Amino acid sequence: MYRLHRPARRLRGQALRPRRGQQGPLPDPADHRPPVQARRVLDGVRPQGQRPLVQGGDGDGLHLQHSRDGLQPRQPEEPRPRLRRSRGREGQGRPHRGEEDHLAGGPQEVRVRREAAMEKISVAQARKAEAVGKHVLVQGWVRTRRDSKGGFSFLELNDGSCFGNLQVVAPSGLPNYQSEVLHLGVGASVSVSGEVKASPAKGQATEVHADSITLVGSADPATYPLQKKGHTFEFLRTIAHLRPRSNTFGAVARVRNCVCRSIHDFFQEQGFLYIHPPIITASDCEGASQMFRVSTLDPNNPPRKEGAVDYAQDFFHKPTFLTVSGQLEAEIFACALGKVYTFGPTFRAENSNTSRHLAEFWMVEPEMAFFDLNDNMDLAEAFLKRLFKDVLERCAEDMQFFVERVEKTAVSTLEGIVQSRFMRLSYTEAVDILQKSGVQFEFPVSWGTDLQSEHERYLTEQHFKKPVILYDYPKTIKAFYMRLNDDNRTVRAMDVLVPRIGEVIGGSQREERLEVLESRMKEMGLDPQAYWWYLDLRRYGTVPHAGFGLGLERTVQFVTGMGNIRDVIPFPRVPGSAEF
RNA sequence: UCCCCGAUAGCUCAAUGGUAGAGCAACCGGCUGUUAACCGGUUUGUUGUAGGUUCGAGUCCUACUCGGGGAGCCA
Repeated sequence: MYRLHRPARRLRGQALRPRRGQQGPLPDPADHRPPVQARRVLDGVRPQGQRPLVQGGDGDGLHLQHSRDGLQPRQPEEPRPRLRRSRGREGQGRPHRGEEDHLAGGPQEVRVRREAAMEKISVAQARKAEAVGKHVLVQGWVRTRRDSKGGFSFLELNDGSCFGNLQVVAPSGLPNYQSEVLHLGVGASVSVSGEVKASPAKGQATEVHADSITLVGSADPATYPLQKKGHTFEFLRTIAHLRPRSNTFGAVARVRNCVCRSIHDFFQEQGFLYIHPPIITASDCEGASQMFRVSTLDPNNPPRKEGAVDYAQDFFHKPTFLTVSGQLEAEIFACALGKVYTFGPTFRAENSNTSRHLAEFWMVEPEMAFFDLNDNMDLAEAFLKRLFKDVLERCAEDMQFFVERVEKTAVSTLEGIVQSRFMRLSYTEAVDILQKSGVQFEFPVSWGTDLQSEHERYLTEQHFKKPVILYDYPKTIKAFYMRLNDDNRTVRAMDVLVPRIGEVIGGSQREERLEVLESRMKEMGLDPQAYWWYLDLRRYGTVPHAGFGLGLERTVQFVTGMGNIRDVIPFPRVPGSAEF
């Protein structure tokens, strides 16, 4: 049973602290850079003899960032006449609703109208050399401000469109320079209009010379929790409403988005149909998972019948739960439409307290008719490679950050995987390797028992040093729906294991033979009656089919190198915590 | 759920059972085409909660809460 309430959490982070001695007070270019670890990020350390691409204490916070291309000198393009620019972009420069409201009158009318007439572009666009010469409007949040008594201030602006910030040069001649610009704190939101120019200094290719800066929303520096310095992930978790504004969580959000897009791209390009199984279900797919109950009965005074709660009087007239998997429903559609996939949230009420488990997580479940286990493994491998390849291409800047601050092998690992073949071996072969490894495991390896984390890690991290697909597991440790092999001891199951994380994919060829499936259900103490519709798929026009489930968060965790799964989902749900 | 570790300023951390500190942030000033800017100064505490031991507890003991690492369950 889960508590619904709990005391407010302390706004304090602990642990994940840098090791003593590795925590330099200030960066020194000559500092030795210790290895970056997945679960421990370090303070104030720079790559030796290198200008940092990313600056940030714990690999996080609100620091400035220098793009690689920013280090190249740029030739400014010939500035074009401003009027012509504006006119040519009329359609895109239309004011938004909020701006129209301003236009209704008031002191800001003139400025707003001018902003509305120019091109509104993202920080990502403004940072590119092609933007030089344009007169633009950029809007975002201030990451930091540096004042120069030489007559201007520098603002670092971020709007989430990319990892890097846009440098804004704010001249002291601005009407609100003394009153507002000099007090712009971290986190304030602003609208800036000005001209994009090639930056004369190192650190960025372009910068915007502001001719107007509008304070949209201030952020009191005395109380705003995010600082320019690094924060631990534990602390940021306590301010989940603000952590997307930090370097790390912005990068995670973009990588997560990229992975989701690639999931759809991959399946759509291969002719898969995206289907939507129910979130509320009356069946328990795995048979063993702990499920969240869905009920509208009064928990303080539920109707009873012969002592037990009478769910016949509940909303659905029977006990219902949040889904733990859409697989069974996906099989229904695969056995009608061929190749399908689901992609949505799933829920497990297990009391798991680890860096790899969530009570609410997202899962991708493809299901394919006329696929056997080998087809299934081929698909899983191609699928993962596609996800990794797309992230490397589309999130290069974010990935570079993870390499610098979170997991130094993040990119090289992905590159290696994209190019090599996954190792495939049977459970039996894996047990053999482990037993002959000579390694003293905490838990002994024996045929017929599930592999422990340490065993999986040995295979992926020590022995093969790459993703491993294990298949043909003992039937005693796998679900009833997996196809029985002729040996009558193993089933056509497969797990894809990756270094650091372990299982990212679990799948199988499904049992398509009615009699075998029925006897397997009875063997495992399940009532075939409850699965009558599932059995019908075998009764009428049965086909061999297969599928698997991919954990989205574990994939994002693996890709980014983030140590804790709670930091790759916006609002983690775990035992004892459903904040925000 | 089990094992281990932890909780001190807004953040990250110090402090033999004997007057609670530093760095960063914030604030004030100086300097600077700056870029985790830099330099000087100022401010910051019910030491997680509740009990207990003691002349005296941040420090020792007990319980609880929360966090981290590992394990199990799994994706």
